Amino acid sequence: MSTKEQPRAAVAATAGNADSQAQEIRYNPAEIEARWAEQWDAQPGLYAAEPPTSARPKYYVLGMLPYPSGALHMGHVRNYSIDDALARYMWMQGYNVLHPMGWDAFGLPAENAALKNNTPPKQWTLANIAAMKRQMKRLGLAYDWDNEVTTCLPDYYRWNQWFFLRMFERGLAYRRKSKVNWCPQCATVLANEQVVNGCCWRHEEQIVEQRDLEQWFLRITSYAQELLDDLNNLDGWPERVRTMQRNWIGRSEGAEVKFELEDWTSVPEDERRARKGTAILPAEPTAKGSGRFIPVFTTRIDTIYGATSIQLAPEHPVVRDMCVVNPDLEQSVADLLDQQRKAREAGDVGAIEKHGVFTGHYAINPFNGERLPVWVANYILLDYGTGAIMSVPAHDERDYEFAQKYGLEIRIVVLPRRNGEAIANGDRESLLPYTEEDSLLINSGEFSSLGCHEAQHAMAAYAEKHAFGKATLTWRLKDWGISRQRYWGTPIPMLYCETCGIVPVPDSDLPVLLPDHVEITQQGGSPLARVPEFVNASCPKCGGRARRETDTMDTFVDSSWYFYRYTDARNNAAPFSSEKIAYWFPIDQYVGGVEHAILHLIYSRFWTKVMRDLGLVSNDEPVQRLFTQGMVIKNGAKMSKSKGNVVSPDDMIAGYGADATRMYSLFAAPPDRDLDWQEDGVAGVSRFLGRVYRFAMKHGDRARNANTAAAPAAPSATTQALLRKLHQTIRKISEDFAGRWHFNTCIAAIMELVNTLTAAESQIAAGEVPDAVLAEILRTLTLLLAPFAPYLAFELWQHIGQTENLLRAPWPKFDEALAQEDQIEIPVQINGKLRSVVRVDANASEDEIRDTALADEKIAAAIAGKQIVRIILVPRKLVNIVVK
RNA sequence: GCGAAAGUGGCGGAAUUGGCAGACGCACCAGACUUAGGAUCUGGCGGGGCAACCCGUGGGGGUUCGAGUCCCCCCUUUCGCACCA
Repeated sequence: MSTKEQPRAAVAATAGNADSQAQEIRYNPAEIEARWAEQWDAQPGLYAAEPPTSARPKYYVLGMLPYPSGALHMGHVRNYSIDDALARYMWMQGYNVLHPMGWDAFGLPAENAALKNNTPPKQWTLANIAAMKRQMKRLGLAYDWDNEVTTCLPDYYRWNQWFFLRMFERGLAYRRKSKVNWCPQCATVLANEQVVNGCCWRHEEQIVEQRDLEQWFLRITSYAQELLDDLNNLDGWPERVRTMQRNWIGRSEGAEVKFELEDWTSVPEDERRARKGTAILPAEPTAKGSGRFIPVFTTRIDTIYGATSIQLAPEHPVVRDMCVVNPDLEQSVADLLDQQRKAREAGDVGAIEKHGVFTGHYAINPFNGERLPVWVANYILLDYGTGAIMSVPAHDERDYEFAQKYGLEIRIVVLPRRNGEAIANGDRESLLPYTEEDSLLINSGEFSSLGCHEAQHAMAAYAEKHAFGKATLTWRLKDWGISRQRYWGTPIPMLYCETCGIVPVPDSDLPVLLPDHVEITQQGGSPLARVPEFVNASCPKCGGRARRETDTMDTFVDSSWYFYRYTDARNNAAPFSSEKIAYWFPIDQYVGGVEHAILHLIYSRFWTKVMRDLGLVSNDEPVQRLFTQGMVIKNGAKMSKSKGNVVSPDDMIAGYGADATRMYSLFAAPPDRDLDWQEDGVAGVSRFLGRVYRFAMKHGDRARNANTAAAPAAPSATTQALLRKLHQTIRKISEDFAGRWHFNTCIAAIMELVNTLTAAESQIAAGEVPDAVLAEILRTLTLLLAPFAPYLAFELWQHIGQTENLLRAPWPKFDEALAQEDQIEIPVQINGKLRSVVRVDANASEDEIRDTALADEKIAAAIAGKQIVRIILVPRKLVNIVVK
């Protein structure tokens, strides 16, 4: 505290001037905020929610928990200023508010810091948490610290392990060898969701490699349909986020059709093995087959009579076998594969030039028995669909481009309905490629003249009946690989017994503790594997020797359910109490950055559905309403160290106070838009708070001592005007909190109110406003400020003699009658151009308004000698006189 | 390429349903006070013009008594998706 240097009331008489007006009252946020911060900190449970037995309705407002990097950045300040304003407002509205905070405390940076500073990750992380918690308290954020969650502590991560075991029991967690995304810089695996344009989400320039590893997966695909369907119910979510999730889940309805290769027998296993290690990859045959039948995935089975070739991915198992049989093919295929990889790495797969090579083989179209040439093409991806397509040049842009280039046949089998008439042959080519589905089939055997959608169903059924195909679904969403070859994460609670194989750790042995002292090196592989006392264990089944799993969990596991733990963070018997969840969930309002639209927000939804199926929760979705705030930018660019445009919250707080910093972050732009940080703007907000402070200090005595019972018999015009502005402001802010959250205009409205007050200061000083009214105005102004500038609000509240707890003080109600203007200004236009403005009574009749407008000097002069054609009169809005 | 959002003074932004464009704040200009200062207060501040007025919300058309707002075409920026068969 700095009260020793700064006198508390901070009132200093100006030397040599006896005039009381010259008394200088200075707003000193550093002193005020330090004093209140200390007071708040001394009251544990100050911001705690009431238990579910509370008579108040519940409201759960949540800001996304930060990674404890060591210091808050402006994005955090903005995020938490929003949820804090909302939490405070909802408390004042009478709700039982849960507003917790925690730390997403596992993760790679702690290991990097360990390498750099030789500090254990735990120590580094906990120190960072302490520092950031201090910053949050300094910002005056109203968090329920009693339910703080720190994900790197055993009392939290043991439940990660517990959930994992429950999923394992139900087959939702499984282990398999698979090709995984590997970031050499992280030296670990990445989930699909963590690969952005073929690069690591943490290292934008780092191309992700593919490696074969044994990995643990969570079966998120089992919930793909529900994750997709329930998006339709999330109408409290931004459409943008819902669209991103829909794209990510990527449901594609279609059909699989098997094309039989002519004169082909699959290559014998020994021959295949002998050729292992050639340029063309996969060693093992896959479900996609290497036999006589090539399954093809299509969403347009209705165009199958227009198929004129089969196109295979370069990595397709059949292609590999064809190379075994015909080594001349190998180089061309290797080239195609190379092109595809390069394009993927460069992130512009869509832009590569299409190339292909004919394999010399043919496949039979099962619908019409036609022989189709089988090609290999660089635009076919092995990991989508079946890695093979039927090429229909007439009705697919890519196939069209390819067919034109290589002179393949283009056969039209779908034509638009145009007045019921077929389009003449010569005109048909101009439509190509024709990809619409609102059309009719031609030249398609017994399916001709069906509509596309009709044909899709009929043909899939036909294929199924004849056992060469079926209707299928394809998803872009893949199972969630959670194994990480890192130290600083939740140990996966699994054992590998020499006799029993994979054995789960029994619940009674949880948590599997992460050892504290582990050497962090840059050599690859899991650091835990080099800790014998961790690795060596005995099998819970047979008692024999067993080895522990040494990989740790993806940190997104931690954040997938943390907000449940907030309701019951000290529970040692269960992850949470289901009764408490039933009361608090779903989260009423979640606030965070849009960068989590896919990763965190899809995993969280998945986790909730799993927990529901385990009978732990009854809600289908964790989050009712989601708000994604805009980025904080500076000089037109995102703040970053490399650009040197980072603004430190600490500097802002030191210079202008926490209130000004928070309030500016809400004032400078609507919360969903990007915010351009301008320090002069913070100074401006600080000046405004100073004006409020000085006004309240000057008139606070009168307010404190006012006899509130004495209502003025005949309020003066000044009194009426001030009360009108006051109630208009209450209305404006209350409406915004309920709806669109444009806090920038809320704060502007408070500024207008204060401008009105200070403009009336001489009348106030002259006694034109009764003390009781002045008290009411100051009290209300303080309540309106409370969600945005809590420190100043508490200071003023105390100064004007209020003793009620400001955190729970009821939000002011606006009085329609007092907010009503008695006179309004009506713009008067002539032919749509503004010519004058007239004042009329607010309840003036249309005739009165018209007469007043016509009687106006400027209007009379302007219409003199002209003929009035029409007068448009919009009540309370305007008059437009049309003349000629 | 597809989809979404946006484009308003020197700057951040306001105008919620078609009805006074530029609220509020910053910067700037002038003034007051003054222990000359990163304090406070007053006034000004879209462009042109002495003025009456005229022009003005990315550009071009349109609907309307009236358009920043609605419709059509185009340009730019940001974000998301992208040989997804």
